[in-house]
This record gives sequence, C-alpha cells and structure tokens, in this order.
Amino acid sequence: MSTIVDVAKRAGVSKTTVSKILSGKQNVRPATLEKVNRAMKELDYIPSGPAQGMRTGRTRTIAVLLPEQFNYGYFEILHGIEVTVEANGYIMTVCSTGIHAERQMEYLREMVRRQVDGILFFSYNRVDKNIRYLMQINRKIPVVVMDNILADDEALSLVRVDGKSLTKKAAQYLIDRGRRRIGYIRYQQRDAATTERFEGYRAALKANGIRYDAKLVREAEFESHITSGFEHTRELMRLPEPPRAIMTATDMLAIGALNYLRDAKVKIPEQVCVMGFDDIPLCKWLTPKLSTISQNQFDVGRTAANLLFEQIAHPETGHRRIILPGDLVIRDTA
Amino acid sequence: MSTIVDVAKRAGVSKTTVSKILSGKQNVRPATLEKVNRAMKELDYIPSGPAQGMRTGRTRTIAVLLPEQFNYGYFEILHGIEVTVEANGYIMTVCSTGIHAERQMEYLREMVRRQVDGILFFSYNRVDKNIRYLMQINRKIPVVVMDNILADDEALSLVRVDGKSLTKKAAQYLIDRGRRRIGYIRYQQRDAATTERFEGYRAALKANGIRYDAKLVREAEFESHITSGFEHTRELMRLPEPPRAIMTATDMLAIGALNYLRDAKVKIPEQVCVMGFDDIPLCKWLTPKLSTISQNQFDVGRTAANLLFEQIAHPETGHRRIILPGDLVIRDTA
DNA sequence: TTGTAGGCGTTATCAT
DNA sequence: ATGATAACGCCTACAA
Repeated sequence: MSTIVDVAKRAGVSKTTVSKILSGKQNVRPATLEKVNRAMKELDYIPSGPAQGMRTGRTRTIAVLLPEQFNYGYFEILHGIEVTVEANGYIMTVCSTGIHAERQMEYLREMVRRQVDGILFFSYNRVDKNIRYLMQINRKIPVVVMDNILADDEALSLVRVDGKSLTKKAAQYLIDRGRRRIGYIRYQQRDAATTERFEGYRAALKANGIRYDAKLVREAEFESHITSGFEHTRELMRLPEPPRAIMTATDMLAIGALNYLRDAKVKIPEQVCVMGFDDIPLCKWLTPKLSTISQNQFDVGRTAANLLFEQIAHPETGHRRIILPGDLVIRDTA
Repeated sequence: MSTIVDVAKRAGVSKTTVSKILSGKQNVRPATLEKVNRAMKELDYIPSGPAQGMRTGRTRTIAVLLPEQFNYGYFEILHGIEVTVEANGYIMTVCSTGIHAERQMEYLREMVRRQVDGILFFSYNRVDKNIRYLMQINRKIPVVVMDNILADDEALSLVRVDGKSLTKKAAQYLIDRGRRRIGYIRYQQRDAATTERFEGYRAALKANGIRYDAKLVREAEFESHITSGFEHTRELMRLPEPPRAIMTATDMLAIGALNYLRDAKVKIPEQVCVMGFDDIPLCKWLTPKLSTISQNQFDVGRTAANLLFEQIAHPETGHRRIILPGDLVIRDTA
C-alpha cells in the first residue's frame, strides 16, 4: 500500500499539499491539484482510515447495538437507520448485545475503544448501571437510546413510541366491540418497552370496569417469538373460559397466535380477535391479515439516526426526546 | 481519555510494559501486572482502536456487503454471519451496495480504506470489473463471495447453493404430479444466482419434453418483492390458459403469489401449486404453508463467515469453493 | 500557495 | 523482566 508520502514524492510536492487536497482542496493551484490527482490515480492511493481516525478522532462510523440477534422484528428499523447512515456518508457496525447487562457493557466499551462517532443503543431491558455508563459516554460520544424508558433527569436522547396509550386505545377498540375477555401475551423479560404496552392493556381494563384476570396473561420467551406465541395461545384457548380476543406485545407473537388458531379451526375474528403490535410489513401479507398497532419502525430507525447525526454535528445542543405517533391498523383479525 | 502513557506513569512503569500486558502478558512479574491493572482500572483506560489499527494493520472488523437494503430475505444469512463473527471476537460493518456496479466499487474501496480484516461480498449481479477488483483486494484482504457465479480461474473463495439442480428437482416434482404448465417468476435483473435457478426450470421442462412458453415467465423487480409477486401472479392467472403451478425465484415472490391466489379464491394446491426458493423461516407460518426449496440461509452465512475467518487466520492457504446442499421442502402448496 | 516539523497512541526492536 | 526509542500514516500549526 502506498502512503501519502509516496504520492507526494511522485507528484513532486510535500505531503502537506497532498493532505490538503485529501481534505477538500483549499488554496491549491489547479496545476498542483492535477499533478497530485494523477499521482494518486497512478499509485491507486487509498488513505489509511485508522491513521486518519487516530489523528482526527473521528471515524465516520456509528455503532448500532441491538437487543437480540437478527430477526424479522428489526429489519424495518435497520432499514430506516441504514438509509440515514448512508445519506450521511457514514458506515455502521451492527451487533447484538443480547439482554445481558454484562454483554451490553462490553460492547459499549468496545465501541468507545473503536472511537465510533455515535451510538444507537437499542435495548429492551433497562439496566441502571448501563444507563449511567451511557450518560458517561455521552459526554464524549453522542448516544441515542431507542425504545426504552428513561427518567426525566437522565440526560440522554431518546426515540420511542408511546406504547402504553396505543395499547390502551387498541384494547378499548376491542372492548367497544363487545370483547371483555381479552388475553394478553407479553414477554417474560420485564423490559421497559413491552412492560409499558402491558400497562396500557391494564389501564383499558380498569377504565372499563373489567376485572384483571392473571390467567389471561401469558409470558413468552424472547428466543422463539413465533413458536412462543403459538404455544401460549394454545394455553389461553384451553382455559375453561377462553378469551374472545388476544393481544400480543409484538407482531411476531401474533403470527404464532394466528397459526394456532388456524390449526385449531377457530374463526377469526368471529370467535377470537387478534391484535398485534409493531405493524411489520408482513402483517398485510398474512392470512388473515393481521390487525395491529402501528409504530412505523422504519420511522423509528430513521428518526433515531437523524437525531444522532444532529448531535454529532452539533454536540453542544442538549439531548432531545422524540415520541413518535402510532395508530391502530384494523385489518381482518379484529 | 487517558492514554497508555498515563497508565504507565500512574503505575510507575514504562509504556512498553503496559503495552505488553495489553497484548497478552508474557514475562511480567505478578506485582507489576497487578500495579498496571490497578492503574488501568483507576483511570478507566480504554486503548485507542485506531492507534492499534494503524500500528498493527489489523482492525478486528469484517465488512459485510449486501446487494440491497435490509429485508426479510437476509436476516437468516446475517444471523449466521453474526454468530460466527461474535464467536471470533470480531465486529462487523454492514452495508448495502445495491446492484449498481459503481456503488459496489465505492464501498469496496471504503472497506480497503478502513483496513477491515476480511470482506464478505454478497451480490446478485456479476460485474466483471468488480470481480477483478475483488481479486486484487484478495491479495491483501481475504474475500469470500456469496451466492454468485465465478469462473474456475477466478481465484476467490465462494459459498453458494446449487440453484440450478435444486430448481430442476423441484420442477420435476411438480411435473411428476401432472403439472406440465408451470409458470415462473424471476427477476428483471439478470443476476447470477437467480438466473441459475431459472436455468434449472428450463432444464426440467426440456428433460420432460415440455415446450418452453415465454408467456409463462414473468420478470419482477427487486425493490418490491412481495408486491411484485402478487402482480405477476395476477398476470399469469389472466392468461387464456393459466398455469397449474407457479415457481418463483425467491420465497418473497411466492408470498405475493399466495396472496393473489387467496384473493382470487384459487384453490391451492388443487388448482395451482406454488413453489418458492430459500425456505425463509416464515414459510411454515404462512397460510397455506409454503412448499419451497431449502437452502438453509443460516448455514450459508455461517459457512461463509467461517471460511473467511479461516483465510484470515491462514492467508497462505488458497481459496476454496463450497457448494452447500439444499432440498425440497414440501408443505401445503405443492 | 506550499513546505517544515511535530505529534496523535500504539506496537516492536533492541538494549539493559 | 523492563525500558528507551523508532516507526506506523496522517493532520496541522507555523513558517516561508
């Protein structure tokens, strides 16, 4: 590999001049520019990223930390992020921290080591220690948290949807249509975002004077969304008095529910309504088409990434919180 | 941020000693080790990745280049890659080159600039110039190509499935069940992998003495897989003599086909069989469950990543080609 | 407009 | 077992 010195020699100038041209030519004679460009081309010169990074402190890289390994639930978010990252001429690293606090911390440190210019932190669970570490990092490297719950005095940028009021709205919709016995499938892991959704469910019951029945609430595992949704729906339907509607914390769980109900020849929505959450693009291609709560994940990703780049460009402006709107999308299952 | 010098000062040793400890302690007195470790902890010292990268030439990063933006079709592959990357203590950058030759080239150069330790190149289309550039890069940085066609003398590692013979096998299956009029939905873009699949379709027809009918072949767009599958199925079914089976180049197209047939109240598989390609995890959760050609994408990703790490560890061993097995998965649509 | 010189934080060579 | 010193490739005052 040739270096900036090789180029300089070949062009018959100093490395300073070459460097200037590299970082947006200013005050360079056209003739010099031409000479240097030719030399670069001839040597097929490519600057060294690490060397530039070391010198400038910037790497034109952002880190995206995901709560679990790639699955259908993330693609829209990633897509939104990717589009924005590319538009800004950046590159992104993607990795899954899992839900273990220790691993999250490790990856965070790794990203500091790599001197990424910004971090998009996406996690289901809220670990106080890690939030504190994020705040510490944030003094040097902009951080945007996605889909999590932060206290008002935690000075971090945040993008999320209002899962509670959206879920409440959806439950109200079902209740208005006469379904007072509503099952709910959430996750074992008491993560911030889906716990909030669950609270919306409870709030709706309360507002309508419906007694909360713990038997109607099931807890699925993260590792096998669809299968888990399938199995917990089976348990719900085997209840002496099965629910007339099933709400789930995510669309993935609802896909499992739909599959069980189909196999069990349950009529949807006549016998049982199903209501997902997320509105992943697949919903409208399922049979029957899934009614769900839309949170426009593409927008979540894009908004978070935009916010991050804003902070990279203007670190002096403080953190911001953005609550994205969402809506009910009624299709064939409710 | 504290540097290695700060640590050395605080521990009362030279930076050489600290550096030694950083890179796997060898010949260090326990007392010294202890002192240095304490100093590191107290200063919350994190080494500078760019500085290490500049010095060593290695970045513990691999680049994954994807042919298009994130969608359902990739997540299994990415998952397979991710698991392997993590097991090797690496980080990966992910980006979508699109199908434009120029952009592929740009990203490739960007990865050279960043001095990644390896490149996983995934692309539908075969651009001779870019393949040549990959071979040039490969002299310095290991490259593994995924799902593409390479000439025998192109010295690059490759992982793919045998799309031609698998598709031929699937078509034979349909023909054996009396379906001689078979539609095929491929892509406009004449990319290597799906063109090969199409050839399998033609080979099966030929082997069975069935005349090739161009009207039964449709060309979809990359940008809207499902929608495209929907629309082209409609066109096929509007033919004076519609097909009795529809094969598609990918499962995503088949999902669209399924949706059109459902809306049009066509009985599957009695009236029309549908056969996808890929076996994305979703297939078994669709209604009806999609019959398809399995290529175990998780394995493709994992195998490619493993091969890459092998080459990173032993650059002297030459390139390798791995053709992964696949199989017919008969479910409800054929 | 261009060149000189120093330093970014680390590893590696060679002494001690 | 530890330390002094010289790179690595680039950017950036400052000087010319």
